[in-house]
Amino acid sequence: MNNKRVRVRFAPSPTGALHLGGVRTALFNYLFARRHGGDFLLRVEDTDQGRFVPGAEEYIIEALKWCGLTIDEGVSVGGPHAPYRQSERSEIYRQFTTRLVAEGRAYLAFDPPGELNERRAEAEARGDAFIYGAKNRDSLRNSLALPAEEVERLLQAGEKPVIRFKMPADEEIILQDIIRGEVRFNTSLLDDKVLFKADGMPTYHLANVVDDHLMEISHVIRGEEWLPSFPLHALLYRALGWEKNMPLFAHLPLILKPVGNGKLSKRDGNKMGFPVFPMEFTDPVTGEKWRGYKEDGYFPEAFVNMLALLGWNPGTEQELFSLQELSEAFSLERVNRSGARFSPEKARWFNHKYLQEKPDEVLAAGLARLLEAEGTRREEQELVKICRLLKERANFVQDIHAAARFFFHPPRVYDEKGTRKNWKEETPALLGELARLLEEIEPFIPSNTEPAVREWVTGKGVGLGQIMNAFRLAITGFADGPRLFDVIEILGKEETTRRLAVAIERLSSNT
RNA sequence: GGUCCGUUCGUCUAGGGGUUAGGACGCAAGAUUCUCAUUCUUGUAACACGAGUUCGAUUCUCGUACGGACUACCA
Repeated sequence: MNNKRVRVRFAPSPTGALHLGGVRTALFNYLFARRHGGDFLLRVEDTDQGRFVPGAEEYIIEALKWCGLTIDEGVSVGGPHAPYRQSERSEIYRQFTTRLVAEGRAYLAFDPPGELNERRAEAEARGDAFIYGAKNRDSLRNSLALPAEEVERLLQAGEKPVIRFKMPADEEIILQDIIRGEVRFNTSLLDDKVLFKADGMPTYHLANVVDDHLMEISHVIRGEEWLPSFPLHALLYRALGWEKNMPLFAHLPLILKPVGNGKLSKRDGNKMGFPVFPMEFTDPVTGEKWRGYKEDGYFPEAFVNMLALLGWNPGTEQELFSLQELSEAFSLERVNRSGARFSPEKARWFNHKYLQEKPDEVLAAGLARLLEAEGTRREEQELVKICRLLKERANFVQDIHAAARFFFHPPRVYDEKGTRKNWKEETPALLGELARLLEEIEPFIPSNTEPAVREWVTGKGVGLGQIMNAFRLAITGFADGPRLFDVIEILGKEETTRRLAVAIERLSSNT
């Protein structure tokens, strides 16, 4: 490790919503920064105007905020290296590109894209690979092959060249990756990549290296898809004379589809029934709408915890971590090398765990919002009681909401199977008697109602279950649910006896 | 096709030259319970294959297979 202050960046490109993989990359960068008391920067890599999606940048910022990943420096907060949006830095890139060309480390290329595509297709047909490099650059339309006057003439004629990096002919490049160890490449198999496009914008490769250097980035933590361009980036540091200050690199494993082959894509979510985005996102161009973890009822802590354990583990058996705990435990050395299949079930389990830990008041507030949306309004105290009763069986506040319906709406219909099983000929009479018994109980709380009913049932010589099942059916309309004595306490004596009467009336007339 | 990366229960993973290969999710069974869940207990299930190194390989090396990424004037 070098002794520089730890500075890491998350550098998404605003081409759409940030998906799971992107959020995890951001998270690992954030955790690494926190672990080492360093800085976490947000840089927006918007050098491709063609793929720019309006709103994407705002989405990314909002998503990081929801996850609790606070940005120390960069887009949306500013800092000493502003601007942090690459489209606003093109002059900087142009200067370095000019320098590389002047020093003979890069050159101008005029090849029409169509022609190169043709060459690639030809090569592929032969079972070959077309590499724009040392072996053939002399026979292509560039400033290395063409006479100086011709280059000048093309420029005068208004042709817009691209700038390509001059890749060494045959050199073994040995690089260190924090997660993978040593990786080796031979430059003879690498392309003379475009550094600067004809439209006046740099490509990712150049902008990335220049900015990481200028912004004093100490560690580049990014997805595995960048591993193949790692040698190019290392060579760029060398060409620019920044080799000794080159950041350390860590390439993160990819997140794979829950089932089937390949990496997780945004299509999978809607197809397999789980969100791939932290928050809801509507594509402004296509109008397509995507679900989000936030709207699906995930707590950000649970979402982040789940993500952290996808490809990383603490080496202990602890699974539940707050962001703070993660910040203390995280290390790149414990990141896995292989891709991790995403599991929606495990994600749900994490949320279940976090929901159990939430104060009932917090859950009640969430429940109140859901109820309000459908026009139901209740005392907070009542909602708190309902949440306390229902939380342990729920993964989401939505589950509580669904399970609590009968508190707000008396049964319209009675579960058919449950009725067949539990509503016997003698049931109406028994429940009638039960209703009269309950009338007398004051206060109407479980510690009073339960012993009374038990005593009465014992006296009757019938099973408790027999009575309770029918009782439950009459009160909730369902054959299952939480402890009935708790339910009727919340409902109150009046509502309880009313529902009993209604059930006796309606169910008896049907049989 | 080429280059690079990877491969421990179905999934996420621990481990590491000699272990009953550990945990979690899921699934199954049992216990508890007025029901259903929850919870608890138990169970289920893995070192891709072939060589080599070694007294010994899941662990090290090589090969094969499989998976993945990259192969744009996208990032």
